[in-house]
Amino acid sequence: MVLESKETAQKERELLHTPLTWDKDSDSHTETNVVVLPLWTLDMDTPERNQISATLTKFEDSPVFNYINSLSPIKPVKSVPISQTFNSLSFSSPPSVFTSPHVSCLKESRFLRRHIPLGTSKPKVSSEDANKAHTSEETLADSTRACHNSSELQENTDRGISVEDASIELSSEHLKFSVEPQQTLKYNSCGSPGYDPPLCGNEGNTLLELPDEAAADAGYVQEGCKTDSSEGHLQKICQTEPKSEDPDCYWDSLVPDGPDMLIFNSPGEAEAFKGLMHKPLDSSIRLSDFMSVLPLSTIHNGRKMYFVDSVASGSEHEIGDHCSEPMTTATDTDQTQDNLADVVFVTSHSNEHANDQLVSVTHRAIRRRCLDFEMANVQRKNSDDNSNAGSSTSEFDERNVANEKQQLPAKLNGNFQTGILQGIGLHLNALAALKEYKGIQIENLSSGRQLSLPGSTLQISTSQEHQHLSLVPVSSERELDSSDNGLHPAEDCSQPSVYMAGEDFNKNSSPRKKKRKLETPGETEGCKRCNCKKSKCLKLYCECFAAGVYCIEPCSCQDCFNKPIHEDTVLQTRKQIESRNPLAFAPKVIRSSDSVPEIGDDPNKTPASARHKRGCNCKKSSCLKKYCECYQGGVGCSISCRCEGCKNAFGRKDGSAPVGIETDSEEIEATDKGVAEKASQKTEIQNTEDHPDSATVSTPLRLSRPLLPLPFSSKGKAPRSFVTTITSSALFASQKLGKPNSLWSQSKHFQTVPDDEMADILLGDTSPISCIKTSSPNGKRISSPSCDLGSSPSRRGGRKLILQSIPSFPSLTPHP
DNA sequence: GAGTTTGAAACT
DNA sequence: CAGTTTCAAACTC
Repeated sequence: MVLESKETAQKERELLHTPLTWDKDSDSHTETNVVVLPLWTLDMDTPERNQISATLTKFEDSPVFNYINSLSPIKPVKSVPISQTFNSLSFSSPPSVFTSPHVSCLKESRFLRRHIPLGTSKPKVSSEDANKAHTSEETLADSTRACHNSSELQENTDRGISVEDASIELSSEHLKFSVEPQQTLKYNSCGSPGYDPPLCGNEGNTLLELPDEAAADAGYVQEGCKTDSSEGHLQKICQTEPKSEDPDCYWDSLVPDGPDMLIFNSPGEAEAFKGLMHKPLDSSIRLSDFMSVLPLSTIHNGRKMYFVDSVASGSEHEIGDHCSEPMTTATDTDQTQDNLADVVFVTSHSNEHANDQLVSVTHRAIRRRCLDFEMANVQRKNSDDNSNAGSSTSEFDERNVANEKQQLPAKLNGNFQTGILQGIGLHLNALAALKEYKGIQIENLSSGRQLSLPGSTLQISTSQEHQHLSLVPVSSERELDSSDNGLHPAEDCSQPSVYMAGEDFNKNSSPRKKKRKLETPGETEGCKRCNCKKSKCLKLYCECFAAGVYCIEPCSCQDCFNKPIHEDTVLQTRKQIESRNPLAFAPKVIRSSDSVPEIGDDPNKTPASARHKRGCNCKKSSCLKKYCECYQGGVGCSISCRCEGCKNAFGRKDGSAPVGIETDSEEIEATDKGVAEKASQKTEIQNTEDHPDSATVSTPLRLSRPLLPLPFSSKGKAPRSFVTTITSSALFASQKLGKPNSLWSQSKHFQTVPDDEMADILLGDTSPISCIKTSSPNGKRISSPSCDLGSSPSRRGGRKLILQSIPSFPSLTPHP
C-alpha cells in the first residue's frame, strides 16, 4: 500500500504539474454517469484507517467492483486509501492560492468534493507521505484522463458508472480517512476526484454535498465557482432549499443534480444505502454496504450514479439523524428533460417528484474560507429554468455529518507542504462558513435535529434565470456571534458578481463600490477582502497577500497583482519578503505554550496561551481595538509587546488577567465584552480541565480558540491575525502545486507551535510534513493525529482538547 | 460614504 | 537598529 501510495503521489505530482488540456467545450455532455464513492480520509496510522483501506481493497477485488469496472471504458484505478484529505478537503482552499481558485479551475465542480481539484486548481501534495498522496494521485490521473476523454466519454457515459472516490470520515476517531477508490468505470467528464464533472459543463453532473460539512463544502463550491461554469449544482441545491421546510431539506438541497447522483432504484437499495449511512462510524461496514449498494443502483438504472463522500459522523456532530433519514425512493423518470435540472432534492416532501431513483448522496468537503479564493457564490440554475420541475428526477440526499476536525488531522498527516496548508485553508473556510450555515439551518430546519456541519452559508437567490447558491464563508467569529445576528445567509459573497472568476475582479472599474454594493456590512466582513490601492496586493499590507491567498472578486483592490495570472510575481514577491523575514507569512498569533513554561513568554504575564508572534506596538489604542494585532487576534499582550497603556482584554502586557475574566471588561465595549468574557472563560475552563497541571499553560484550545471567540462580533470579521494565520498557511501550502513553499509549511507549524519551536522549524529541525498543528477557528481540525510535534503527551492532549473543547462549528442545534 | 486614526509594513 | 514614510484597515462622523 505504501508503495502504491508513493506511486500515486508521484503521478499526482506529475499531473499537477501538467497543465490540463481539458476542453470545456467538451464538457457539454449532458449526463455523467459517475459513481462517486465517498472519499475517505483516513489516518494511516489509525486502526480505522487501516480498516477502511482493507475494506476498500476488498471492495476493489470484489465481483461487484469488477462488474462496475467492466461497465466503464475507463479502467478503474486501484483505489488506495489516502490519508490526504488534503486532496479534496484540506486542499480545497489551498488550491485557491496557488492554484488560484480563480484560475485554477478549468472545471467547475458540480460535485462538491473533497477531492483535490486537478492539477492547476488543486494544490499539489508534495508530501512525503506518499501513502496519503497515493490515492489522490490516481484519482487525479483518472480525472485527467476523464477530462481528456470527456468529450468522448460524455457521449458514452450517460449511463456509465464510475466510482470516483469514496470518502469517509470517521469522526469518532477524530480521524479522517480518505480513500479514493477512483475506480472510475466511467468518468463523466472530469470526474476525477479533484475534478468536478461540472467542469465539463454538464448538467448531468451531480453535485453531492454533505450538509454537515457545508463549511467544507463551501470550499469546494468555491473552487467550483472558479470556473465559469460554476453554475452547477449549487444552484440546484439552492433551488430546493427554500422549499424545504424539513430540516433535512437543507441537506437535501445541497445535493445537486439528481440524475447523476447515486440513485437507488428500489427502496431496498435506498435502505441499504441508508443503513450504510447509518453506520458512519463503522467504516468497514459502511464501505461494504456501500459497495453492495452501488452495483444495484448502477446496474438497474444503468444510469450514472454518484456517490459522494459519505462521512462518518463526528463524535460531536449528531449525524445520526441525517444518516437515518429515510431515503426517498422515486420512480424512474426521465431526467433527460433538462440535463441541468436534474437535481431535485428529495426531501421527505419532495417525493412528489417521483423517481425510481433514490439518490442519496453525502458529500463531504471542506469548505473553503473566504480568504481562499472563494468563489463564494455558485450559481445554480433556477429550478424553473432548469426544469427541476420538469425533471422528474427526485433525488434523495443523505448526508453524513463528518467532523471537519477529523478531517484536518488526516490531511495533516499527508504531505505537509502541500496538503497541510491547503487543508488548513479549507478548514478555515469551512469554519467561516459555519455561521452562514447555521442561519440556514435555523431557518430551514424545524426539527430538533442537529446538524453538525461546519457552517457554510448558502445563499439562494432566485433570479429569473438562475438561482444562485452561494456558499459564503464567514469568519468564525461571526459564527460565534451569530446568535445575535441571526443568521443571514451571506449576501456579500453570494452575490452574483462573486460568480465571476476571481482573476478579473480587480479589473472592474470600481471594485470597491461594487463590493460594497454586493456585500452587506456584516456579512461582508466574513468574506472581506483587501482594499489595497497602492501595494498592488503584493505586500503584507494586503491582507490577502499576507494570508497567502489570491485576491478575488470580493476584494476591492486596485492594480492587483495578487492573482493567479501573476502567480510568478506573487511567488517571487513572497520569497522576497520571506527573505527579509522568514516568519513574515507565519501566523501572527501563535501558541505561546502548551503548558510548557519554558516558552519565551511568561505565562503569568500573558494569560492567553496564544500570543502574537511579534507583539504589538500600540500607542493609542490601548490594545483595545483591532488596531492592535494582539487584540485582533484574540490574544493577550505579552512581554514581547511594546504597547503603551495596554488594556488588552485578552490579557495585559503586564500580566494582568484577561479583562474578560476579570472586571476590566468595562473598558471593553459592551458587545465585545461579552464575547471576550465568554471566550476567555471558556478557554480558561477548558484549559483547566484539560491541563489541570498548568492553568496558565496555553492549551491547544487556546491556541486555536483565541481566534474564535473574539470580541469582534459586531463586525463579524475574523481577527486579522487569525485570518492571516489560517489563510497564510493554506495559501502558501497551495501556492505551487507540488512545490509547496517550505516556508509556508513552516508558517503552518507556527500557528500552533510555540515560538521556540518555530525557530526550530525554521531551522528545519522539525519536519513540517510530519506534523502540522493548525488552529482552526472552530478548532475542529486542529491537529493531526500523527503529527510529530504533538508527540509529546501534553501536546497531544492539547490537540485533543482543542477538538473537544472547541465548540463544534455550527452546533446543529438551532440555537447556539 | 468620506474622512480620520492607527499601527504594521516598508523604507532609509 | 532606529527613525521615517507608506499603507490599508479600523474607526468615527
